[in-house]
Amino acid sequence: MLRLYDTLTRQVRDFEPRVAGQASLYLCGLTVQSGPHIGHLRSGVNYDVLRRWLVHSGYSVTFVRNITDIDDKILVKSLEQGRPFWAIAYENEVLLEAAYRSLNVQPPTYEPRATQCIPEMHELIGVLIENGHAYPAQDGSGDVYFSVASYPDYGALSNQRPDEMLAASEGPERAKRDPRDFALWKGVKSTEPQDAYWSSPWGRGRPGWHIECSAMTYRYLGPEFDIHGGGTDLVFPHHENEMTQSRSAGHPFARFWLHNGMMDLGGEKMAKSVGNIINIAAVQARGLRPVELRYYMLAPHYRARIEFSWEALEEAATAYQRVEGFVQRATELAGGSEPTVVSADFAAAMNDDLNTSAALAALHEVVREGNTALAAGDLNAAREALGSVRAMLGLLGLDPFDPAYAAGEDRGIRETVDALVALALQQRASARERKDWAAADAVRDQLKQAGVAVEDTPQGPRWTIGAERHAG
RNA sequence: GGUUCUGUGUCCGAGUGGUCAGGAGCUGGUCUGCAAAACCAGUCACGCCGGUUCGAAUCCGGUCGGAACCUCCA
Repeated sequence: MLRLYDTLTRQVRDFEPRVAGQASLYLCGLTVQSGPHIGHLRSGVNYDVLRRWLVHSGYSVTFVRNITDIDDKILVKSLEQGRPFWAIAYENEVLLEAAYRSLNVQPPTYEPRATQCIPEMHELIGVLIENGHAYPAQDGSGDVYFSVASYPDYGALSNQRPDEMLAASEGPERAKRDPRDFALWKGVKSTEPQDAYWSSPWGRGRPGWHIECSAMTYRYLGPEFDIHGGGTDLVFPHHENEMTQSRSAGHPFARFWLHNGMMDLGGEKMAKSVGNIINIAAVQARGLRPVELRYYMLAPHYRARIEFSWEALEEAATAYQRVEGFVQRATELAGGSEPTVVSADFAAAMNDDLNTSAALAALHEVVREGNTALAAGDLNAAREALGSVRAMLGLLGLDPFDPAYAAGEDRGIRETVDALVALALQQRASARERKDWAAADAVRDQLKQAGVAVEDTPQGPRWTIGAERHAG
C-alpha cells in the first residue's frame, strides 16, 4: 500500500485514488522564461519516479504536466528582444524537453500550455463572479480579482491565517477590495506587448498566474483528481490560490498535495535571480552524465532539500557506476536478463512516501549479492540478481540499458573503437606473454588516456569507455 | 511578525524508542605480474541543555544554528 505525505493534512496517508485502479496526477511544470537549471528538473525527475511507481503498482495513470507560456518575465523579454512572447516561450520549451529527455523523464500523458486553455479560464472566472467569489475591478482596468474574504478556508493549504499574512502586492494596486485578493484576469496595459492579449467578457487581457492550473486540471482531469505536485516554493501563493478558486467554483480539486524540496547552492535556493544556477550543460562539461545527475537527485528523499555540491554529485556518480558495472559484467558473463521483480525492501521503501533513498539502499544490497555470485561463479544467482537490479533501476529511470541513455551513441563508431581497442589489447597480450610488463602497462595507460579503461578478468581483459573526468 | 522544514559518523544521506541503513572515502586482507573491478573485515554518529522512560539520536520542553514561503519561482 502506497503512502504519501499530503501537504494539506500535513501527514502521511494511504493513497486511495478517486477511481479504483486509476491515478490522476497534475504537476505544475515550468514557466518557460529561460532554459531550465537542475533545480527545475528535480521536480520532473521526482514525479517521473512517482508516475513509474504508480504504473508498476498497477494503476492506469493519467499524468498532466503543464507549461506556463505566458507571464510577466516572458513579456518583459518579449519587449526587450522585440519578439512575440510565444517565440521566447517555445524556444525555452524546446530546451526543457531536451533536458527532460536527457534525464530519462518520460513525457506526460498530456502537456498543455496555459494559453491553450483561455476559454476554460473564462468559464471558471464566470462561475466565480456569478457565485460571488470574484469581481471585475471597478476602475475600468479590465482586471478581475478573486475575493479572499469570500472563502473562509483561505490559508488551509499553507497553514496560514489571512490576517497574519503580509499583504500581497501584485504590481500596482489597481482596484483590489482587499490587498490579499489575487488576479484571475489582467486587463490590457499599454506597457506590455499588445500581442499577448485575448478578448474576454471583461475586456482584452491575459490570464492571472493561478487560474491556468485550475483551468487545465479541470479540462484534463476533471473537478477532482488524485495528486497535485510541485515544488515547496509553490505552496503559497500558487497552490493555495489554485485550491481556493477551484473549490469556490464547486470542484473538490486535489486529494493529495505533494511538494518536493528545493535544490540549493551556496545555502540558497537555486534561482536565476540569485545567479547560483547549474544546468545540464555544466554537469556534462564536468564529465558527468545526466543519468548520474538523476541518481544524485534520487539519493535523498524527494521532500529533503539538496545542497548541491560537485563533490556530492561526483560521489553519486561513483555509486551509480558501481551499479552500472555490475549490470554490465553480469550481462556479459551470465547472459542478459530482462527486468524481473524488485526486492521486498525496495517495494516497502517506495511505498513509504517514495523513499528513494532507502530504495537505493535495497538496490545496493542486491548488487552486492550479485557481485558475490559473480565472484563465486554462480551465474544463475548472478542472473537472478541482475533481473531484480534492472527492475529496480527501471522504476527509478536509471537502467543503463534504457534507450534514453544510449542516445548519441553512434553504433558505427562503437564498432570502429571496438576493433581499435582489440588491436591494442592484442599487443598488450603479447607483451604480457613475454613478461614485458612495462610495454603491457604502457598500452593500458595509453588506452586510459584515451578514455578506455582496461580490466583483467578470469575471462580475459574487458574494457569500458569511462566518463571523462574533468581535469581540474 | 506568521507558517513550515532542518541540524546524523571524514563526506553525501536514510531511519527507528532497545537489534545493519546505503553509498563515497580511508585502513587491512583475498584475487592479480602490477593495476582495476569485485568480495571479506575494520573505521566513524546522531547541534547544545534539561525532562519522560528500565532504555532516546528517535518522545517532550528549552536553547543555538541553517533554510523555504508570506513578492515571480520546481
